[in-house]
Amino acid sequence: MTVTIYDVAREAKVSMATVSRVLNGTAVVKDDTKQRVLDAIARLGYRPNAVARGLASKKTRTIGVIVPDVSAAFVAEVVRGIEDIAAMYDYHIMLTNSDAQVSREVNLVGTMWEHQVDGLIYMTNRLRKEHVQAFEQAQIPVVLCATEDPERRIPSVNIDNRQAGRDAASYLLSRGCRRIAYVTLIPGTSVLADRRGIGVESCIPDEQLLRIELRDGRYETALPLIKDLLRDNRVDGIVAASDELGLASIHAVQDLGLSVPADVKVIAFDNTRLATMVRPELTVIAQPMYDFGAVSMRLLTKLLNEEPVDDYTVTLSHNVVERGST
Amino acid sequence: MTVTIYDVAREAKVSMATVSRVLNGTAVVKDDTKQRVLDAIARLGYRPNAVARGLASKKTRTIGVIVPDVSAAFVAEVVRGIEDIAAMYDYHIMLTNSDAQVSREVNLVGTMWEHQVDGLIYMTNRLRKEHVQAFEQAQIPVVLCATEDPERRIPSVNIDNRQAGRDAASYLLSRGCRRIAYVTLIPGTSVLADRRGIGVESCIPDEQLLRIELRDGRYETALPLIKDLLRDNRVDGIVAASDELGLASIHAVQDLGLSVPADVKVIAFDNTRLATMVRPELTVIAQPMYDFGAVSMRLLTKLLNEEPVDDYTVTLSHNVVERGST
DNA sequence: CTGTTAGCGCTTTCAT
DNA sequence: ATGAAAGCGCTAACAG
Repeated sequence: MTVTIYDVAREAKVSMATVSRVLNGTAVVKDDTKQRVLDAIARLGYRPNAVARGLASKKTRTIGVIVPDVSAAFVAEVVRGIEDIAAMYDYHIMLTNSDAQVSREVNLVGTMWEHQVDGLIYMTNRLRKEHVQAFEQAQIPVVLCATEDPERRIPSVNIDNRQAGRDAASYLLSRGCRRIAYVTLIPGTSVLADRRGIGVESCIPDEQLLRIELRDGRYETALPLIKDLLRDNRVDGIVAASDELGLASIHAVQDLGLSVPADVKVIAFDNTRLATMVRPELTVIAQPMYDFGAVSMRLLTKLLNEEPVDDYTVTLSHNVVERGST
Repeated sequence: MTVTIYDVAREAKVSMATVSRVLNGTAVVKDDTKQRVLDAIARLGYRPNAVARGLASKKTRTIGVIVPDVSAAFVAEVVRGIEDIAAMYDYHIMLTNSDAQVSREVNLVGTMWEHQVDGLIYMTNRLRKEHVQAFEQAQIPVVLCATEDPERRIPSVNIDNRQAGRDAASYLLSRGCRRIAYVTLIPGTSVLADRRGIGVESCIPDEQLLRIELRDGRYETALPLIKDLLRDNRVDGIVAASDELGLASIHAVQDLGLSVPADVKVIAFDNTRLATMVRPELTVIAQPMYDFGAVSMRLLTKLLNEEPVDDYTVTLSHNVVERGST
């Protein structure tokens, strides 16, 4: 029925060890025996059983990917980056959504360990000690992807969010804005947004800054709330924590009978595809989403191969992309 | 170091067989021995090795998911549906992107088989005999998700795309449109789009229909092309094969100095989040994206458990969601 | 350069 | 209701 390495060995008149050797290149095999094995493999249509291989070698060549929600544009793009590089290095990814629930996130580390993943790429809004504990217990190499670890205990790939916040704020300032709103999630929800907030605040005097803190970052729920707050608090500039919030901000402004960018300028974070599909197009602090994934995965391969690593905390660069909304 | 089932057995003073039994519930175990085992498991922090389990039982509880590109909104939403239901049934998913390349798609079936996935969920633009062959060879249960199999050989979950095309066309007709463009991908690229095209054509007389066939469905590339064609061919209604193309159509119309929906009405397929985040909001033929994934996965679990299945070709319902663009 | 032999950690008969 | 033992298909010493 299923053809095993043993069948190949018999067919090629060698031992299974030799077959294993040509399969893995773990030792030199004489050219013509190698050819015999290759022929046998082709003839039988043999494909090695990765599970057996995993059990024997204790390496599964699969890496676990834990994200809050693949259906979010930002996350999906990151996952694409991860998978591309994984494929390049002959790894497979096991994907799970955590919905940012700590208990689920911690559990997932456990199941990933049960599945003997070689490594883990982890994305969460707020890293807690429970997470770090789970990583340590599982003894799996982990790379944090687009998530802040204030104590830098875990290898990670990120941008400098504080600086990004500063860049957004000073961009608006340089465009003449004097009364600026920072549209974000309520503090504690996303460490990234919080960090950026710190950056924003460091550039804008308190009396010129209006914080609009949302419980929920979705366009639909954000739009009316932003509109209400903007009605009572006139601003001439908005920094939004995501493209979606940026868009909600633009529409809120427009609904109030004002114009973007003439009356109010809007800059947002992320630069998902959404940013260029709306009018006016969104000026953004562009995040290297694909690279978050790609670089994380690459870093993980280095960890797994024990290749030298210059920096366990890699900081990717972000940049302002100027478009119609400012 | 790593604690195995054997350690648990010793700790609980039973055989590994018994531990296995309480773990899997494959046989009745006396209450107090069961408790002893449970205690031992807790004390040692034992977690079963899924790889070993997979080798012994020939069931990995992981299912392969092959999609063109997770970073596409439509696909990401489907994947979310798959993963949710998979988690519910205690399956894990191994995700890969094929970029719709047939050779890669076929290869992936092979690697999935190497990894001994219990089943496969497959999404592709055009199912070819190479695919079907690969499925048969691999002997893995497969569910096609949001992809057409004209011959219905493979279990699948889809909507009635032909009818959806008709619905879109007749919707515009009923709104008084008399000169309609169908903005789609060049035939052969996506069987789904082609099928819908058939539906559209069946409702609209040739002389009233303008086909705009694009090599590439991305907003950026589509917009200028649509604009050019619309300049020379005035229409009063547009059916677009995706939200993104719908949005490109709206902007093309607006760029020509016309108004949506006053001068031109636009209806699109999909209903991704994009549809409600733009102005005017997109009227759409809504696709049950999440359910494509969820139902596919559920169907697959039935196949795997050999549960009775009423219909191997499940057709989900679509519906018109009327918004500002018409 | 190649073969022999133990396992890897579990499930699953087959006994008892 | 429980235990003993034989694999699952492969890798990895260890010999030679």
